Parts: sequence; C-alpha cells; structure tokens
Amino acid sequence: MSNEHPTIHDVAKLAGVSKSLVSLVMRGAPQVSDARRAAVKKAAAELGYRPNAAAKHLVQGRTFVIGVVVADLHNPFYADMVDSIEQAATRADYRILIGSGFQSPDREAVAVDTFLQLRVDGLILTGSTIPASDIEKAAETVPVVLASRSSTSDAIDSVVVDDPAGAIMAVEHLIQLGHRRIAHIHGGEGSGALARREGYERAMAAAGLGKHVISEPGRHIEQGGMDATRLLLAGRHRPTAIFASNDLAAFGALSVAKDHGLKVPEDLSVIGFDNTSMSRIAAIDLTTIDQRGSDQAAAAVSLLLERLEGRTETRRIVVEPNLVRRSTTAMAR
Amino acid sequence: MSNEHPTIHDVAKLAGVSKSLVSLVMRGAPQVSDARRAAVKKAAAELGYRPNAAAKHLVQGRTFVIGVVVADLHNPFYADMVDSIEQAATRADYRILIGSGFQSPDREAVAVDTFLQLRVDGLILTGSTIPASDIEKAAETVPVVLASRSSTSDAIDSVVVDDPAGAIMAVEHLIQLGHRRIAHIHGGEGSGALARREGYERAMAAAGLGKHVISEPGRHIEQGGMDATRLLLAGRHRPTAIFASNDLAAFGALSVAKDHGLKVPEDLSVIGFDNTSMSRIAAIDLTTIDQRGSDQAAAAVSLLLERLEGRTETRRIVVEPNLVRRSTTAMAR
DNA sequence: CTGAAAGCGCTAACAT
DNA sequence: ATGTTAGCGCTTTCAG
Repeated sequence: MSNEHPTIHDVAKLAGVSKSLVSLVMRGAPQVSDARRAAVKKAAAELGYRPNAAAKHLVQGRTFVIGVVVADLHNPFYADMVDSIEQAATRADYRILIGSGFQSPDREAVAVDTFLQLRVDGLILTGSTIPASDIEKAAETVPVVLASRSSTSDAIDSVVVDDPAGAIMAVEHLIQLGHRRIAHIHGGEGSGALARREGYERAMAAAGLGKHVISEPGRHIEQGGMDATRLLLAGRHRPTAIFASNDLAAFGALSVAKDHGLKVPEDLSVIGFDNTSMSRIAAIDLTTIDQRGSDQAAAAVSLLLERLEGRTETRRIVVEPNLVRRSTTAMAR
Repeated sequence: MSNEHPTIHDVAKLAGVSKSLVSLVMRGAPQVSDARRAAVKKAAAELGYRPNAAAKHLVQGRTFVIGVVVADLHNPFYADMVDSIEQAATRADYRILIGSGFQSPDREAVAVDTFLQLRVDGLILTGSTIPASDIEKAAETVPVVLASRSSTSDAIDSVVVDDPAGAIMAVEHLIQLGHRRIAHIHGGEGSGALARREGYERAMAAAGLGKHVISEPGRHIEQGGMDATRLLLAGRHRPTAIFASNDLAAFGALSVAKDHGLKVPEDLSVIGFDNTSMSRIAAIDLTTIDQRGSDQAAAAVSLLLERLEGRTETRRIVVEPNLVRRSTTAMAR
C-alpha cells in the first residue's frame, strides 16, 4: 500500500537497459533480443509496473478509451446498452469508461466534462438529458454519438428507435384488445419521451379516442410511474389500460395496481417501452415495446469508429421497434 | 467536430498573455487583475478550452478521480451503491469514474487495470469477484477499498455486511413462520455468497433442520435464480420456502414460481438478500435482508479519503443487516 | 539492437 | 501582477 508508482525509468534501471528499450518491449516491438525482453518483463512484473496512461496519451495524442455516459444507472436498459457497447469496443481494441448522469442533467454534464478533460477518443451518450448546445460544444472537440436519443444538430451522429412508431404500436395493441380509456405515463424530459407521447396522442386521435387522451408524468423512473398511476386510478374515468413511456415507469404502475387490489391484466392492462432484460423476468413479465438496445449500442460503436477513421458526414440510424407481447396486457372487459 | 483540442498556449495567445497567467486564472488564483482574468476567461470560452487532465496529473501527481468498479451493472444493488459513492466523493471534491466487471472476473480485471493506468487516486471495488492476489497487487500502488466484499488481506480496507448474521436472520424468519423445508439458492463465487451459505447451513443445523439443507447455484443473477428454482421445485421434497443469496436470484425464483402456478407467499415463501431499490417496488415487494448499501458506500468513501490523508493501519467495517418484511413470505401451511 | 534528446500540456517554483 | 523555466512519464525520431 503506497503511492509510488514505478516508472519506465525504474524498470530500465532494474533490468539494466535504457528507457527506450523498456518502451519497445512494453509495446511488443519485434526487434528486441529475447534475453533483454525477458529481463524487462521480469523487472516490470517485479515492480508492478504499468505504463502511465496520461504520459502515453500526452505524447501519442490518443487515449484508446471511449467514454460512455448513461442517463441513469438504475435503468436496466442502459446496463444492457453498456454491455453491448463494451463488447463492440473491446473488439476494436478500445477500452470503455462509464459515467453516470444520476438522473440529473447537471451531474451528467459533470460526467461529460470529466471525459472531455481526460481526452477520451470518443463519447457515446445514451439516453442523454443534457441540453443540445452542451452536446454540440462537446462535439467540437471529440466525436460524439448519441444512442437512444435523437440528434438535434445535424453535425452529430445518432442512433434511435423510431419512437413515434413504437408508441403507435403500443396504443394500437391496446386498442385491438378493446381498450378505449387508455392513459399514458409520459417521460417528461426523458430520452424519447416527447416523441412517444406524440405517438400516443396521434394514435388515440386516429382511433377517434381523442377525448380519452390523458397523461401523467412518470419521469422514466419507478417512483414516477407509481405517482402517475395513483393519479390515474383516482380519476373519475379510471383507465382500463396504461401505456408507460418506459419499462421502469411501467414497473411502478404494476406495483400500484397491485396495492389497489387490481389484477393485471384482468382489471388493468399495462404496456411499457424498452424491453429491458428486467421486464422479461422476475414476477413482472411485462408486455413492452422492444427498442433493441443492443442493436443500437453496436450501431453507436460503429458510428464512432467510423468517425475515428475519418468520416466527416453525419449519419443517423433509426431502428424499428417491435411489440413484445407478454402477460400484462389482455382483452378489455 | 474535430480533434484539435485547444491548449493553454492557444488561450494565452488569444488573450495576449502568458501561459502561466492562463493557468493561474483556470485555477482561480486571486492575485490576477480583473481585466486579464476576464480576457483569459473569454478566450477560453471562445476556444472551448478545457484543461488536459493528463498533463495536469503528470505534473501534480494526482488525478482527483476515484475509480469505482462494480461487479455487475445489471444488479440494482450496485447502482444504489454507486449513487451513494458519487455523492460522498463529490462532497470531497473528487470525481468518480465507473468500471464494470460485466459479471466476469477477467473483464473486471481489465477495468481495474484501466484505472490503474489512468492513475486514479483511489479505487473502490464493490462486490468484486477477482482473485485476492490481484487486489493486493493493485493495492500496492493505489489505495483500495473493498465494499460489499470482505478483505482477505490484512492490508486492505473493507466494508461489508455481516453476511452470516444476515443469512441466519433470513432462515430464522422462515423458521418462525413454520417452514421446515427451506432451500437455499447460493451465489457461488459471488460476493458474500459463501458466508451466506454457511450462515444458512448453520441456522438450519441449529434448528435441527440439517436434513433439509439443500442448495442450488444461482450465480447472483436472475437467470441463475430461475434455473435453481426449477431444480428445487422439481425435486421430491419440494421446499415451502426459499432463501436466495441475493435479490436478483430471488426475482428469478419469483418468476419461476409464477410459471409453475405457485402463489407467493401462499404456496411458496421467498426471501432475498440486498434490499435493492427494485425489491421494494414493481410488482415484486420482496422480503429481504437489507445490507444497507448506501451506508456501506459512504463508509467506503470515508475509508478511502482517510487513506488519501495518510492513514496506514488497515480498517474493516462490518455493517449489521436488517430483516425487511414484505409480502413474499408468510406462514407455512 | 540500443541510447540520447526533444517534446506532448500543464503546474510550480522562481524571477521580474 | 505577470513572465520564465524546469520537469512530470512517456514515445519517437535520430545517431550510434
């Protein structure tokens, strides 16, 4: 336990060679004699030497790390995304570092700033909630890809699900099951929330159900879903179905329905949005819109790598959502 | 969108001052005339200048960042911990960076290595699964605190819940409810898993229930909990209660119980371990052992800060668990 | 194959 | 109050 990091110089001294030779060995250069190579490796291991990434970066101008910022660590959807991002990045010999927005734009901005100061080679923002202007500023100095959030600037790459289509899909599913009083729990400023809400309203209007449109804010978190559901169930025209803007809010809705003695799906249908791994399992088994997080993640990494290789035109990828029927939706009665 | 990061030199030139004056201003030194300060700030903003953390680190020998490695991003327990860690670290003017083990010791080792190369000022490992020797090696170069994993080396600080006590608490709760065929879903190599399993066996033996001891592996993930539960329910002596080594595995158990048409808690009681935020809500409402993750997190940061201030003796903190009764356990019948 | 030297962006004495 | 300089740990020419 100490704080003295061995340097390349220490290794050189112990191995009885020059600094540059150590550098050569560490980077796996071929033109080094086996004897020397072994001596250097041994000395390095003995000292617990690890190259200082900062010094290396300073001279190379690259870090080989990609910063991944997630809006909210508690949302399993982002955990799914990060998993896929890590796999794709590793394949391309990049390492990833994770920053969290902790459900707060301010704290997310701190995470972005930290990465910028570290001079990561690229940034992937998943479900970002910070202002577009901040993102554009960041993008002036490093390639930025938005995942699961559409880009407002035409200089920034993005990959998103078709949010309106997903929302319409959800509402039409409910309508087909005979529901008419379909309420929405919206995600406020959350990623994709506005587009989903508009999709909901559009689908309702198209089915002549405009007068049943009602939304409560769920903030894309469980607690928000609970609060919204309480309000909706207390209203005069209790809905028979709820479309939540994301799975987390849908989990909250399920929870409150249970507290109220309502059975799902018999008394109340609930559909979410995300298809988090969590929705499939546990006692939940939530019907939801799959926004194909891992496809989005892989695409985001590809976009970033292309930028790193020199692409200059902006690319946007839109992924088609899928309805995943599970056991929280059923015929209205 | 480019890759040219402005340097302190660029700012100095634009503002018409020297490099050091810019440095002074960036660090908020007081003895700078207002006019120059304003000129520098303006130039910096114009260029979108951000100090290069690597260069700063190189000369200061510190990074003011704490690396936080979590065993598994999907486990909401770790999300809870990271939240608390971030708050405590921010109060002390440290930033945190997050690395994930992605449920794999090898990938966790990569995360640790990345942080070591970055020369983070300290490392907090939550629920770590890498070999103790790797941790000890890391601890030779940087202060390391283990959270939610007990330290095997007496040079490394740690904070853990009293796992055996928690397990005994869980089993005794079930016994008091009249259960006798109490099965366990163990966590294998997972953090705390061994101690919890031993606690289970000890409590069973103490109650004269040694012959009913049976465990299946759940790997501390939902899928594992599902697999284990299927095996347990298929056995000749179907248990009336299950004690899972963590909440995630318990969620899996709940899910399978439902698939089998068993009602919880009427037909089967389930108790978890962690008290993740997830367990409280959703349609789950899991009875569980609270291992007070946020207390552990705050303590871990304190331990780290103390090390950073120079403490040399090792400290271990053990947190007492609490039983949280919710609706997945009931009288045996 | 090996070593010396320059320089990446910054801070921290030290001058002025 | 402001400018100059050395040097953090590393890679990368360039000479031996």
